[in-house]
Formats: sequence, structure tokens, C-alpha cells
Amino acid sequence: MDGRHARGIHTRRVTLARAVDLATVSGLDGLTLGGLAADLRLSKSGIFAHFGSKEELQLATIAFAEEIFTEHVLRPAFQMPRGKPRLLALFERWMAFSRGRVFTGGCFFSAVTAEFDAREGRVHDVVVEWRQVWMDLLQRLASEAVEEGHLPEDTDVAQLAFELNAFGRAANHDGVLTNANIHYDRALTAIRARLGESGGVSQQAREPGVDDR
Amino acid sequence: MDGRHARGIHTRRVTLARAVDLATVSGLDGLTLGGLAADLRLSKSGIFAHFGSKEELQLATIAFAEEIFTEHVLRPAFQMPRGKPRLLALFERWMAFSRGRVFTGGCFFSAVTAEFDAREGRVHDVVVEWRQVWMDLLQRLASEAVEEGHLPEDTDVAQLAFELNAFGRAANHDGVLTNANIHYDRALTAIRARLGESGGVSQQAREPGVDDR
DNA sequence: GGAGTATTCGAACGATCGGTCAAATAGTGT
DNA sequence: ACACTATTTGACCGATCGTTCGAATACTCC
Repeated sequence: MDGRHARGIHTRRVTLARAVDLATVSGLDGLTLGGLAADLRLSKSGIFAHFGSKEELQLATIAFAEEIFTEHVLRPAFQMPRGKPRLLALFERWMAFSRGRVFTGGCFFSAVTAEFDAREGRVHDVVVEWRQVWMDLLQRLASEAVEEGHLPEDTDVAQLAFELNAFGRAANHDGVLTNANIHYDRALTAIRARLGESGGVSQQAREPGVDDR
Repeated sequence: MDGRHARGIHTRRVTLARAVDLATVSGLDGLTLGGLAADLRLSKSGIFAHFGSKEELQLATIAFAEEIFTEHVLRPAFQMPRGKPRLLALFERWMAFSRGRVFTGGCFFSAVTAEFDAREGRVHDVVVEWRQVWMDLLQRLASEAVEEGHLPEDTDVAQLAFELNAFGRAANHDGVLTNANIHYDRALTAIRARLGESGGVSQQAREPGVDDR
């Protein structure tokens, strides 16, 4: 009744899934209608018809990546108790997400924010918006950890969010660049230390993926 | 006598200078012979003749960026005394380099390592090499700081280098993405804290550039 | 100043880019 | 089964990509 057939919806999802993965390797700008079409054994115009322009394809790809990120990282983390456990779980899930190569090129947003940081246009604007939502989330979880008494009262949550995010992104980039997993361990070590955890390596969330090095 | 004329050398340098700057905005892959030529009011084939292929242009651009980075960041930092002062100065210079927009899109290497982390080929390999040299340098300066007694004997210098580098790269990306300077301050705050500096904001190295926010 | 070479240019190549459009096909609702 | 529409296709557009090449220009050295 809404003018959409099941076939079209499926094709769109398959296309976006491939687009997200390709974008983590070649960049969101490196996406090409022709390449995507050849990869999926569809016609270029068939794919084009779903989005109407390359920019719309890029924006739809970002939205699709958000869904997957939410499913793999945010939703599981929010099943942990409010406060430090939830904050820590968020980063453990994030690192597992990148390490497990859910996307070939690691974390989609780490790649795309770096790609579009200095550009202009709608894609850049959406990326800036997403970053703000992400940083607000980190800051909120940090604040909740303070409220729960898991972190000192005088914690600068904005500063803390910056530092934790820095560790996560560095691990993602270095992990993909060198194809080694030690960077993820370094990030989690730094994150736990910054959150005042003294213990050793805890039970880590893991995605199946490349071997450790 | 070596078969090179002054005119050609100058053109090559001017071309590479523009290429480095463009690459920090549109990426090293976003560089185009035609765009570069139009920008410099030269012919496309004239520019091409200097490099022989786009890949060689990309590699030459990386080498040129190294020179500039060395001049603006490494050389000044090495004028500071061995140990913590030199290590700290390296990051202060790096942040001033990005903040001052010596290149329109901030730090060249932060952008390029993110762009090529998941790709293959000679450019990727050179980027990986560069990253290793950079991380080795950070680790060496940290080790010297330990030797000088400026850092605890049991410091994990590899872990320290990872964390400091993470702060710097995050500041660069966030600074360019949001066009705000607070991220550079956050990075320097984090770096000084991690190095055990308790004091307030010291005399910072600054490049002329965008206003603070 | 003239020989010789380094540099630059302009025209052109095939390939691919994002995008358009009319026609063919597949799916839905009655 | 039929009408209607969503989907997909293939041929094609102008622009631009990296690259080639022969000719014109600018420089250096004797």
C-alpha cells in the first residue's frame, strides 16, 4: 500500500550493506555506482534508481552504518548496568566490533569522520552531527558513572569523553593499518586505567575475526 | 650538469606544495592531475611529466609532507633538552601545526593514514612505514625521558606512545571536523597529565591560524 | 649566438565517472 | 486473470579520469 515491493526493499538493503563495507576500505567518496553494480551483479542504473544521486547513496550508507553500529555496540552495552559497567562495555564492544572486522576496513565512522573532516556539503554536515551525538552519549554515560559513585565527583566528563574516544579511534586506525590486534589491547588498557580500573584483562567481548598478533 | 634546470625544480616544488594541501582536504586519492593543473595554471601533461604516474605523484607528495612536518614539528622539538621537555615540545609543536592550519585540512599524516589504512599498494606500504618511524620516535623520546629520570622507571613506553599519539590524532581530526580549538587544549591537557605534569596551561607554541572558540 | 637538452604544452586516447530515459520485467492488489 | 505500479535493465550522454606523444618553448653551457 505504501508503493514499495519486497524485492526493492531487499535490493536496497543488500546494496547498502555492500556500500558500507566498501566505504570502510575505499572511503565514502571512493564508492562508485558502477563498481557497486558490478560487485552485486546488478545494473548501474538499477542501483542508481534506488537513491537518485550519489550523495543520497552516501547519506543512506551512513544511516545504514548507524543501524549496524547500534546493533553491535550500543544495544549490547546498554544491557549492562548504568554507570561504569555500561561505559566500559561500550568501549569493549566498540573494540570488538573493529577487531572482528564486521566491516573490512574496521569502524565505519572512524573512517568517514577522517575522510570528510575538512570537506563541505551535506555528507560532512551529517558526519559532524553524528560525532556530536556520539560524544554526547559518551559524556552522558560518564556523567552517569559519576552519579553512581563509580567515578570521582570532580571528574571533567567532557575531557574524559575526549580521551576515551581518542583511544578507541586510534586503536581502530592502527589495528586496520598494521593488521595487528595489540592496539586494541592498548586502547582497552588505557581506557580501564583512565576509569580507575586496576585489575588485569577481564572477560572481553569478542567478535570472530583475525588472529591476535 | 645533472640534467635538471632551475625552472623544473621550482615547478615541482610548487606542485607538491599544492598537492600536500589539497590532499589534506580531498585525500591523497582525491588528487587529480587535471585539478592540480587548473589550480596552478599549468597544463595537465606538464605536471604529469614531472612524476610519470599518479602513484608517483602521491609518493612524492608524502615525501614532501615529511619535509614540512620535519621543519615545523621535529626540528623545533629537538632543540629542547633531552627527556620530558623534548617529548612535550614534540606534541605542542604538532598541535600548533594542526591548529595553525599549515595545511588546510590539518595534519597531513593523520589524514593519509586514515585514508589508506585498509587499502593495498605502494602508498599504503609507505604510510605504514612512516607510522612505524613515527611511533618508534615517540617511544625513543619516552625512553629518554625515563633515562633522564623524568618518568617512572617502570613506564611502559610503548603503551605511553600509543596513548599520546591517540590524543594528538584525535585533536587533529576533531579540530578540523568541528573547526574548533578546544580539542587541541584537551589533547595537551591529557598529554601533560599522562606525563605527570601538574601545572596549568604553559607557554604554548602557536602558529598563526583560526581563532580560538 | 648556437647546439643541445630540459621543460611545457595541446591534442588526443580509452576508460570510467554520475546521471538520464524509454522499454522490459516482476510483483501486488482486486 | 487483469490492471497497475514498482523495479530493473541497457543504451546513451557529457565530463573527467590517468596517460601518451609530438611539437613548441625555455633554459644551460660552450
